[in-house]
Amino acid sequence: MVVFAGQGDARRSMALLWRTTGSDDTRPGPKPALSVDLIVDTAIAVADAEGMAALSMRAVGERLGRTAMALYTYVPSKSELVDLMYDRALAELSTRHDLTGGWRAAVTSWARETWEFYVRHPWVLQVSQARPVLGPNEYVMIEEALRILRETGLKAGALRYVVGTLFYFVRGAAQTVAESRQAPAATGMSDEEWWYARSALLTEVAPDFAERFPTTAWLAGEGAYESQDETVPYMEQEGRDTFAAGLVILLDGIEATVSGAGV
Amino acid sequence: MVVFAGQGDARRSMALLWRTTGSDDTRPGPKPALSVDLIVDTAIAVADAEGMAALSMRAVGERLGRTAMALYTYVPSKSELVDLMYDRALAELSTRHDLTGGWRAAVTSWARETWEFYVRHPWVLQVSQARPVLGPNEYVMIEEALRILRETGLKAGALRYVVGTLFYFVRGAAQTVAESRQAPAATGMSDEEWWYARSALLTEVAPDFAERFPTTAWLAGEGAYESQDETVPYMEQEGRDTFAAGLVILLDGIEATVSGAGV
DNA sequence: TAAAGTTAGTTTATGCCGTAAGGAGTTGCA
DNA sequence: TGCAACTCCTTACGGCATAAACTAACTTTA
Repeated sequence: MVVFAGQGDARRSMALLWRTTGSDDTRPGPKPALSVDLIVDTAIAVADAEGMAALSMRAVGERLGRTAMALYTYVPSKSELVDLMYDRALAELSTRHDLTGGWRAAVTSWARETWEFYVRHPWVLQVSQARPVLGPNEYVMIEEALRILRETGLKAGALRYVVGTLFYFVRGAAQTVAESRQAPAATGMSDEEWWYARSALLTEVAPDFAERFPTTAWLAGEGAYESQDETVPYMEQEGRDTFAAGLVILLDGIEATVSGAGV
Repeated sequence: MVVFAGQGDARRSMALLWRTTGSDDTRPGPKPALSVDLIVDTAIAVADAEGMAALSMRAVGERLGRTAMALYTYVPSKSELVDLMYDRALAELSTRHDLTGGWRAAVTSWARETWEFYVRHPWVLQVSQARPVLGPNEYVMIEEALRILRETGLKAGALRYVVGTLFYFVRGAAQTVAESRQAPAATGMSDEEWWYARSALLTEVAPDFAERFPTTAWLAGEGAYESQDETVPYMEQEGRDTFAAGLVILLDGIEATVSGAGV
């Protein structure tokens, strides 16, 4: 399910994201043994290892030797915790891609890094884009993409669409690989086992496959679905290759836009 | 959370998808009052109206005047139900896009239709691609995309990547709009309310925004974030426009690939 | 026609989830 | 010394998927 941004007290949420609350050293009560940072890092570790579905307040608390309810002293709700995880994870992305080799090289390195980031943190792709988190690192990420692509000389309107299109592509390509990595753990079945069982059943259930889906059958016959490297699962290979090839297609399209109207 | 394909009895799952089990009229026991089709249609109605998060066996059962457990007579598990929903929804897509106007026109109409489909059924985007459902209508969809794009004359390898890239883009663009439509119901807040509150807080929490994010600020200053049509929520407008513009970019890129190496 | 077997649908129960409510113990300041 | 603020716990509630055992309806067999 898509996880929406926190709906609680928006002011507290933003304060947590932008860390505008200074640490008060002389407060009554026991010294806090945990911290927001620690909780967020632990939650990221859980989500990285076991996926968003396995991320529960209980699971995070357990890793910290606390109950689920202990976390609510630091974080208003799970939804806000996810926001904080999201923005904190984004801090991993570098912000100074080299532009001396031209925008095309810079976009390529940006896209690769972003793709790897999503694959490393698959759960990030499940945070809804409709109500952005609006954390500092999200803006850093957007700023970097815009900075690089402004080098094309595109006007504001076109620039916005180009960046959006790139994001859609990178996210989509990463998602396939990310899900492919989560699948064995989530289903308790390796890719090989799964494909073997399913393709056997498919010929059983659709013996007329080649007539019904001629182009698909042709593509399979051309060896397009043969894996080069047996150690890399099929879907992962597919995602990787499509990312590499698709990026070139997209960059060619952007170049056409730049040298063309350039609206 | 990403919903993975059913892990139950694969044979039964495929039989349900491909409808290879003939209806036995003379079976002992009470006549079934429901049917797989009815349950799947009801589940789709629930997911369309209230989102994947609100899709529960109880909710579907309730709409049919039954308990949640009644559904288990027809469907092995929720996971298989989602597979059936997915494949059934895909049947809506048309399979005969006109190629007489050239592949570019056909791809455009295919992409538009697919985009609208995803927006109409946002939950479809939450069904994992890593372990494909392998239902008949999924193959029909793939076949149609391949059929259209084979018209470019691309070889098998390149064709596969082009189709994948297109899918990533269409899905990404649709997702933004789909989530934007779900957001008000999910958060109990209209887009206007939300953006108003958040942008006020943003200037509060980051008064130095323009210095920290100069390109982002420039883009906003250029009016790139002004909505043309006040009745369409901001994120939806963004998604629509990016889809339209991005499709042209992508098609230009594909054309470059076609007229170039064409590997 | 009666008994036996199969099936549709129910109730009940188990173990997860987020989180509200309230209480116990700790600490700083008046 | 007492109070207020604070961390963290236990308990509880309503939701989820689904296992297990049951009732009732229906066909087949004796």
